[in-house]
Amino acid sequence: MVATRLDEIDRMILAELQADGRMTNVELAKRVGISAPPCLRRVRTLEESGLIRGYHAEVNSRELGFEVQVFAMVGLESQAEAELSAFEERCREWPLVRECHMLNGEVDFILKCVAPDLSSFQQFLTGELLTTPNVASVKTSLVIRGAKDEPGVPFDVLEERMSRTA
Amino acid sequence: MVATRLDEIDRMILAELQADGRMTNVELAKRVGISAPPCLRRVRTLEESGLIRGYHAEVNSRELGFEVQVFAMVGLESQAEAELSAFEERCREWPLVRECHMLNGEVDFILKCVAPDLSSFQQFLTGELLTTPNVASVKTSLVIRGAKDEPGVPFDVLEERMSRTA
DNA sequence: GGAAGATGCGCAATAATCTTTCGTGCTTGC
DNA sequence: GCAAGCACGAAAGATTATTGCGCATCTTCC
Repeated sequence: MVATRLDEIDRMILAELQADGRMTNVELAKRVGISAPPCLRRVRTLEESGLIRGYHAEVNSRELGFEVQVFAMVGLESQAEAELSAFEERCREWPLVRECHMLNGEVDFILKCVAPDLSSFQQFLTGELLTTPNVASVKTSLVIRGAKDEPGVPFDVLEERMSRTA
Repeated sequence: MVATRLDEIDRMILAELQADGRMTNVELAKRVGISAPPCLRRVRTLEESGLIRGYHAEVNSRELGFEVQVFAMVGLESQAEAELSAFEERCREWPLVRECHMLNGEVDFILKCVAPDLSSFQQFLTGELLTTPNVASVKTSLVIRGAKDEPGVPFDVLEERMSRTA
């Protein structure tokens, strides 16, 4: 945790860029209350420190033809580290798998997948995921509808926290 | 699905901006092989059509002090539409809940949550989520480690699909 | 066929932004 | 109290965004 080294301006910059990553630097500087050059320096520093990992356009998956979104709970036969890593590597190679998280509890991994349609996903499920060595069980749940999808973290919670420790 | 109205250049633009949302327009134009003005016009059109929903900086949650990530599976007492909407609205108000998706199957909703630490999350869980009316069951799984976290959609799959139908 | 309209490109010019340089003030530590 | 280290902001030049316009291509409708 390096967040303590950040002042309030840095946190404002992060919050603004999380909300609108394409904002011009002058607009950003105006919003956080400093002039453009130091603002740009701060952004560069945040990027180099790894606090900002990158910038992404948020695309409309459904309109683009990815009508299906699925969560898959995967259990493995063996939870030895080598097996875990091997499965993670597989996930990285599957384009339909967008996220893969290792969990505690009965399920070993949760995967967030997208697919153009149900049959594409079934094909991936039966042809790829279920035939992967060491995969013991897969339970899938189709997303009926999305209710909330916010990127990143809630900066208001962070601010609240900082002011309490200050 | 409006993706069929897009040509290959539009899809390249979307792919590039999904990968690097802060790329300059001249760089983008160079990569997709047209000059800057028409490239900017295409980007504006994509934004106005809603295919590009926005741009976001990807921040390092852990380094920012959100060390805990949790998936929560929520079951409701009643699945009447009014109750579903009410729960979704609650989720939108909770800053720690970053995503909320309605699922098919035994579980009604899956929530992706972040929190500064375990006790913050427990506090949210017992003080907010579990005390919400109509919530019947909540099963939580802590994220041990993240293996993959790609934003958006796999454009190579889309390209493959387009070339097949063309 | 062939002309009229629509669409989309690229060039050129201007406006805005980015980025570097440099001088100043403020804190920090001795 | 003073030097060193930071971070800021003004100014200037380089780069980029944005607009206007002419041209080519492609449809569409005689």
